[in-house]
Amino acid sequence: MARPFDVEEVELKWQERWRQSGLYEVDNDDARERFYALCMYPYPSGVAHQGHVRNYTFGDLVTRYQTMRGRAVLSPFGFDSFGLPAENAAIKAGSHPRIFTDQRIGELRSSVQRLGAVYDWRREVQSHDPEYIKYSQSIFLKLYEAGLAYRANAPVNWCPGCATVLANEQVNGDGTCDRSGDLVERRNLEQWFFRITNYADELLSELDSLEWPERVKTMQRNWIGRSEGVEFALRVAGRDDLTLRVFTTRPDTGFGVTYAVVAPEHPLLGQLTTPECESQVEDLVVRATNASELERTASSDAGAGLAKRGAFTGSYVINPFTGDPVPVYVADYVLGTYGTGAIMAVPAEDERDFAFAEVHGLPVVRTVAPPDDFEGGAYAGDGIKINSGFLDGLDVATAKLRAREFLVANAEGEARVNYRLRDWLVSRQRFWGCPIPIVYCATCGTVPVPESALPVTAPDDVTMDATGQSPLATHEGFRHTTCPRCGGSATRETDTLDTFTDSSWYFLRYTDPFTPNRPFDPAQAAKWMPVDQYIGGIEHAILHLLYARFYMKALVDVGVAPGVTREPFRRLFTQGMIRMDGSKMSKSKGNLVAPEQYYSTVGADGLRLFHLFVGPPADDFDWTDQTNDVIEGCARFLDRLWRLADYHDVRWHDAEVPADREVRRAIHKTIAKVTDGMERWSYNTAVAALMELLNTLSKWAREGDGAYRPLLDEAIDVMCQLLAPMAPHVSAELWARRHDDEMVHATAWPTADPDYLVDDTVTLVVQVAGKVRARLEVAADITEADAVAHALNDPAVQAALGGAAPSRTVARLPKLVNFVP
RNA sequence: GCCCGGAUGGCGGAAUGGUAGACGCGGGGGCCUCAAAAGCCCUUGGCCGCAAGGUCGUGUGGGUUCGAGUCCCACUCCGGGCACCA
Repeated sequence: MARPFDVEEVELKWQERWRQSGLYEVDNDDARERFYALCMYPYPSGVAHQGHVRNYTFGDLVTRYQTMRGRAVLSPFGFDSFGLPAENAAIKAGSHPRIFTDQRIGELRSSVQRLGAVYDWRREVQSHDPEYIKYSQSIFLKLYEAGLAYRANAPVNWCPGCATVLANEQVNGDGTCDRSGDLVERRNLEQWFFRITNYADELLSELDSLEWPERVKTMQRNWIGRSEGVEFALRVAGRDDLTLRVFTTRPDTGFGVTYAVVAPEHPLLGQLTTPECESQVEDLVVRATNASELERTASSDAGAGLAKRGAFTGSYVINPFTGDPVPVYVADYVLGTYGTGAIMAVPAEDERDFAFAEVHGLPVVRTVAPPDDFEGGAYAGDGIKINSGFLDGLDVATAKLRAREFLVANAEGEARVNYRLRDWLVSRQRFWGCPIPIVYCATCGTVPVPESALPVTAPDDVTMDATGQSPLATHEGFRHTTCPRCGGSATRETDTLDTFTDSSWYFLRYTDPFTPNRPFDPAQAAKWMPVDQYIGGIEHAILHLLYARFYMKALVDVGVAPGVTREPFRRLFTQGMIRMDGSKMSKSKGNLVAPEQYYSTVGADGLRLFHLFVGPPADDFDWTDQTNDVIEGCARFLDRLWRLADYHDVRWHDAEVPADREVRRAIHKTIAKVTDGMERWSYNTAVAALMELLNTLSKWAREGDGAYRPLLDEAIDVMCQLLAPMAPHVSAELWARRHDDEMVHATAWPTADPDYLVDDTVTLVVQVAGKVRARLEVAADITEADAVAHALNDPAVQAALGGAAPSRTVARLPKLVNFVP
């Protein structure tokens, strides 16, 4: 495609000028109103792909727009540079992960720059930078001192493919690894955890205050999984020394408890098991603990469809409501890690209990009358209580309260809130991550590495091989050390931290990477935080966004970030995915459409404009055969603007004529529309408004009397300014040519003059019974009487009314009159 | 199974209870040219009609309203999240 200018020359020139100008470097004492714009920092995977282009186009638009609005915009960039891909690549090539990482950081950085996205590069962060490691570790130690980091032996998720443990958040619903897709195994290991559950309540309640997409908030709410209920004691029949505590959200169904269940891991299981039941219980426990997550859930096409595995323990507990003994089972459908690890079972009102009862021949007693047309087993809905003694006749909500009072009075009951959220497992048996700064000493036990000895960094002389084991664990020079406390010989922790710990505070480092010897100055962090606009992919809805929220709160509490906001991201925008042939466009799918191929033809500007124009930013879009045509169309728009700015084919008239007023209106209406689009993330309509204005101007300037020069110049200037955040190179070049080499991005965003937003005459739509029958050009300030009279005068309206007077008239002046016959 | 989204021309989409289809892609026609490319102009939801015009039309069926793509109820299909959390 022949373009009226040399795209690459123009784009490279401006990228250099922006670098030199320092326009987007902000100092911490900047007096302008602050604005923090941030895209989630990327894993450095090499040259940018279309997903990056989309992401950084949005981010750059926000940065440039807010700067033109007069704000000091903090717009930093960095790299989430620890992680498994680099480690795997190093294993393959027999080299060091740093080599890959540094190379790919270079590639990604220059492709982001080639896009024309601008950042304050002085603030760049890299997770694997020893300076960053130092502070990641110092933060870990602060959490440790505060009791928020602890080591425990627990059943954990082990991914054989990644050769490491995973957090619960990294395991898919089907028991496979989020990253490799391998089947996750359960292992009991001594691991480091962060006490995120301490913050469960705050993490949940603070969601309400965030301007985030509802669905992300919903996903977090579900993940945290708060449930209110009652914990109480079931007396074990014939065993005065033994009670079994259970948790329920449905105390009202107590009269329907026909058995109880303990998890295979339950500590009292041994005591509950009678000699004659021992072998079957043991059998079940062995099967349950050896079973992978997948085996435990494989048969679960639906919660009710499970083959409920379980065994009778031989013991009975007393139902406190009825006084009757009910059998105690052990079953793997009850989780040892939730609630008390034991439940009261109500088959009539719980699907899982119902399925189990069916398999094991246990009685079902309804305590809620189901609707007449109800078919099926368990009924969990609302209704009137039956078979429930003192609760009979009540609705479920009231019965819950009464039943709770009863349990508090009679069964050591207490109101309780449980959460689905578990503590965050942060140990990883990997090499390419932040080492956990802990030393184990035979005499002193677990000893933190002193602040002065940080960072603890991995040695360079390692061989990456395919054993799957981290070289840290076997590197004697790293492992063996002296105890910081007693000086005796000791060993280092050889696990590294989950890379999500790095991404949980990088946005704080950006605010102040300048103050020596601390991760950041809290006063600077307090100045810039919270992030005003955070932009990233929906795939981080739970993991990163939940962890970062936890970190922020914890850092405030442990004194790393005193006085800083407890919520890091005020507004979140999640961009849509780019799909091709039905699946996400990604390196692993091998369906990338490389952005570089466009730079010499349509330029970064053409590609950026396309990403803005193609549809709502939050929606996914499909890259199809038609896509290249749309990209060309966007470049064509820039070409047309360029030619108009060159006065190509333009005719002139000398003095302003009344008809020019319409052009002036069009300019101001466009300012209003584009500004509104910027605020509402409606970039596709903002681009459309600019295209529309260009169509108007082109027609005006090239037909009839032609253009009035000062007005055309004003229009082109405004278009350059409105386009500056979207297609920064072309608008910068045009502006510089017209204004003595000035920078359009340093100008103030135009404002619409309200006088020009209203028309003198408008189209009055006349409806009869809601159907459009006439359109009349009327004065904008027409009175109702005039409008109605005028409308009734129209032949088409008269015909539709059939000569009769309307029974009712609805007027919404000046746009609409509706007659009801 | 539960919870969220979504469904509008040939295609991407626009329309924050008031003119459905802005803008763009694609299609059709024309200008320019020896010819083509590029560029420019016109046209483009379906049906009836030579036309003027009429009529139908936003997944389906109801409802609210003077008026519904938009609000409410039920359903169908598509996408996503969660799924033994008691």
